[in-house]
Amino acid sequence: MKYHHGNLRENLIEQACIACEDSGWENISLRSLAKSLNVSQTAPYRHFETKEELLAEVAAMGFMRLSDSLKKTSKFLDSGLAYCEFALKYQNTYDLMFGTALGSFSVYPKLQLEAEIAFETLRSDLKNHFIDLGHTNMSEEIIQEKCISVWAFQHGIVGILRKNAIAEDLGVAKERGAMSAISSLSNNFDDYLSKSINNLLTI
Amino acid sequence: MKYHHGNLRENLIEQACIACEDSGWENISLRSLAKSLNVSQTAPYRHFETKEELLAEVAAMGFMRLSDSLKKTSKFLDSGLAYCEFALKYQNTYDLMFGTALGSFSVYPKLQLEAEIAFETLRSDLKNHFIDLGHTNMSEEIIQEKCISVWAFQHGIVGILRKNAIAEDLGVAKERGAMSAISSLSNNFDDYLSKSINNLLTI
DNA sequence: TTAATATGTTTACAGTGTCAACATATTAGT
DNA sequence: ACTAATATGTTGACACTGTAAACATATTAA
Repeated sequence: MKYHHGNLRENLIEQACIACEDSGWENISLRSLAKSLNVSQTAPYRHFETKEELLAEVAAMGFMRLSDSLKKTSKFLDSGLAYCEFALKYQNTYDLMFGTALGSFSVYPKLQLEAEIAFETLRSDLKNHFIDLGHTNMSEEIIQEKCISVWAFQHGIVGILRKNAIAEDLGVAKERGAMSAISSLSNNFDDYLSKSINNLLTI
Repeated sequence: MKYHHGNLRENLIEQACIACEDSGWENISLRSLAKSLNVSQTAPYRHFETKEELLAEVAAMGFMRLSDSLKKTSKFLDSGLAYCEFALKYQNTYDLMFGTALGSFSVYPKLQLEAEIAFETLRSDLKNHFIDLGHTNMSEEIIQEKCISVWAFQHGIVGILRKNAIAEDLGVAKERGAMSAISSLSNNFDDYLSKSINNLLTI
């Protein structure tokens, strides 16, 4: 039985990623993480000053995986779907990445970097998309602005869907008739998504 | 000194609303709320089964105030700005309304109702907007779909701005030159907003 | 080999949500 | 009006939490 663990820092991040996705960042406890790795309950404090610092690492990992998901797509409009799929598949991690657990990205350099990379991935994809469409002389400012719009829309639609704020809970459509707009939205989600994003990209 | 408080339930909600906006829902404690109202620490449990139940009331109040803010605007495109202003002004309450503190709206009937009302406000405003534009024969499904798009976009742009994910932290624009797209976005936020929303409303 | 440092452990503190048992005030039923 | 039921309070306890301080041991540098 060795006194030093050897890989505690990395193992903590690993376990925290799993725990986060399993039960949400709010239910992660340093003590239970420590116990699961067979170290004392304050051992994590040799590697992270606060719990938040560990959570920031988990969030950074999330952005790395988001970037990977985005890079797998070839066409820009597919990346919108990939984004939403990621956010809906890894809900709890996505909450940590964009929720209130962590303050501003800038507090955690690694998190900031990984978020930058993810955004930059989307931005360069969008630029290529415009070039493919024949818009070769678009200003960086416009591209940036459009990129923000697309990200925001994707982020928002995921948030709304997540809350079931409309589809299930608000139930407006249900009251209004059989063919609900929501269910058709769900059925043709990718069409809806690309149509909306295309609209946003109108110059 | 009377044994019964008289208005404990309402007072708890009131204080919770204030505490939420002041320091965020994560930092609300039933015990401190009770102490501030000069009752014992378990008194709240005579009115709320769990802390979450109290938070749901706070969130419902938030939706009521959001609806009020939206109703104050006369033109549809102004309501987008009003939405964002609300979300940015009452950040902590907005987090509670749309974050992960509460699960699905449907768990809390009052919350569900108030969220419905807010959505319905936006929806009927949008319908009138279309009528003003001369589109008198639009299907409810399309209106509904467009309404979701607008809500999602607003929700998303607020989330992104909040995180400073782009403007401050990602700093992409800053690296790219003096006139950053972001700062121009901030300077002309209402223009940007109405332009983007108009694009989303393209049929 | 020794001193410094990194990485562990033990113990303790103040705070949390919530349960059980009990006390008192208010209300309903006779 | 008296009594029983109910609503609303209190006290005390439990099992958690993050994290600070003091101490122990392993690893690394001088």
